[in-house]
Amino acid sequence: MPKAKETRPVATAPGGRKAAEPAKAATRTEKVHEALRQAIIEQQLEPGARLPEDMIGESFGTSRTIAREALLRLSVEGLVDLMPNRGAFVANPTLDEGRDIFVVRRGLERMVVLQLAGQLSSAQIEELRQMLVNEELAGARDEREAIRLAGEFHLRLAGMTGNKLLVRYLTETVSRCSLVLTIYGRPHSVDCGLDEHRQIIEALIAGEGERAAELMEHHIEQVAGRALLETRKPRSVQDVLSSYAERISRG
Amino acid sequence: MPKAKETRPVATAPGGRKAAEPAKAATRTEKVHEALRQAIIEQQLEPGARLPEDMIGESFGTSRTIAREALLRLSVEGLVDLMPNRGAFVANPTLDEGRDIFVVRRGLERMVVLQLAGQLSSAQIEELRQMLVNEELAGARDEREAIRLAGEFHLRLAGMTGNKLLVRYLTETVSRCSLVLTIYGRPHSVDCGLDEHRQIIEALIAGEGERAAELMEHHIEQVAGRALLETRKPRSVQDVLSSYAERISRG
DNA sequence: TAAAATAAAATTGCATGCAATCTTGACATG
DNA sequence: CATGTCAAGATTGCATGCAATTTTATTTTA
Repeated sequence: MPKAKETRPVATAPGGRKAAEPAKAATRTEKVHEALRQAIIEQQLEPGARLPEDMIGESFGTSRTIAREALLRLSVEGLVDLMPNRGAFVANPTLDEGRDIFVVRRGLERMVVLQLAGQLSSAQIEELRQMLVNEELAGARDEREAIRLAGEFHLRLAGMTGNKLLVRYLTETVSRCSLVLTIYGRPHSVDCGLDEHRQIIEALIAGEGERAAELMEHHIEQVAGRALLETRKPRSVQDVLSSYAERISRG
Repeated sequence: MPKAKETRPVATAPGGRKAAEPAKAATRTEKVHEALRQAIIEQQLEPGARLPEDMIGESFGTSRTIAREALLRLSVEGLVDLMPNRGAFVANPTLDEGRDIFVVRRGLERMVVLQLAGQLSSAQIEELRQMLVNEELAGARDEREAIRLAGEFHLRLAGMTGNKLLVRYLTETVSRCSLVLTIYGRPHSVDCGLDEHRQIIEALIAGEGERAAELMEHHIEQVAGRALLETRKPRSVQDVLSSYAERISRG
């Protein structure tokens, strides 16, 4: 990791965009943000680990300001917990929170395929099939790469809807699902069944939206695994108490 | 608005929470963030308006640091556009973006009611019915308040799922829908049909999830209006070009 | 020895300063 | 008159300093 403290590097020219879009300039904050994001998702940073601003700044050769901003962004994404006056920690979601995240992801993925069914251009179909091939190739040798490609598949699918917000939410959710799986996932996680991806694509091409949606939901549940989705979330203490209070008042 | 620049006020004691939750301490940044958020949603700040850090800092009696952080959060929420080296602007979504936001909201609301159907405690049912009454009362005299309450209804519903992430996404989306409607909404917007809310609640109580979902989707489409949801999104230039390229290559 | 009190070190919250970049408006030029 | 150039002003990107708070290490006390 670089540790120099040279004078400010020239910013990449912003190439006169019209407006409307934030225009990516790959600022230093974004670099640090992205690096930390990767580190968390790849389990290089243990959930619950402390992330002092100073340390991050030194590691990347920047001031705390940058580190702070990156941490703020990560906290919005849910990959970092920010505790006022106490600092930042790698997110350490409970099992319940993990389940919640998967539930939301399942719903988002459903939206994606419903919108895409029967709408794919042949260029897009070609691209998806190519991704499938790449997944297959990578899967044989590099597990790490295979996992990354599998995630990419879902994100690319979302991208094809052209819905920026949907892409953002799904990106966030997929990241957090990775984190959840590093904590609660089985060791021999299936991650993403290649054949399930293939079936989904075929359903999309055939224009069978509801079937694609069902395949996708099943697929996500598969990834999440029993521990996460099939367990019933216990009711909160408050709920339990109020239901007992109810029972009593009824006699 | 206060404009003093006195020494740092004592922070509210963080009351030793265990961990896991970010612990709300109502920092100054959060105050500024919330104020700006309200101002944008209530149309006090015109879409596209410039938001210089200095100006915000002076208005709230803080430094640019605070303003900057608040702006960053708002940009993540999509209420502000941040352009590197150029500054912050009140978000000014295009019609397409507005449609995208409503589509996502519709999907999120669907998730909410599907999860809630047949699961409401009688305390929750009571609370929802009370909200209905309040909406009715407010609707007669204070339109502003009625709109606020209507939004609150949707958020409270989400809250009842106990799914934090779902609540966050829906909160964000509802805010952005407000913004979109201030730009593209009809003047005599229906906002939220009271009777539709009532029907949804009844379906939830009856445990008819799919019916509640349909009612909710219809309800959101009603709010969005024709202009936003019934128009077909035109294909992007890239899509058009590639489909023409295709046609040519086929002969 | 365990618990409480206290002092020292580490870390965050926030303001401010300076250089880089962008915006503007005056001025020159075709 | 439209267009291009360039300097002055405005604004952001980032680093740094200091006070407040939290964490830790140490000492005191029961």
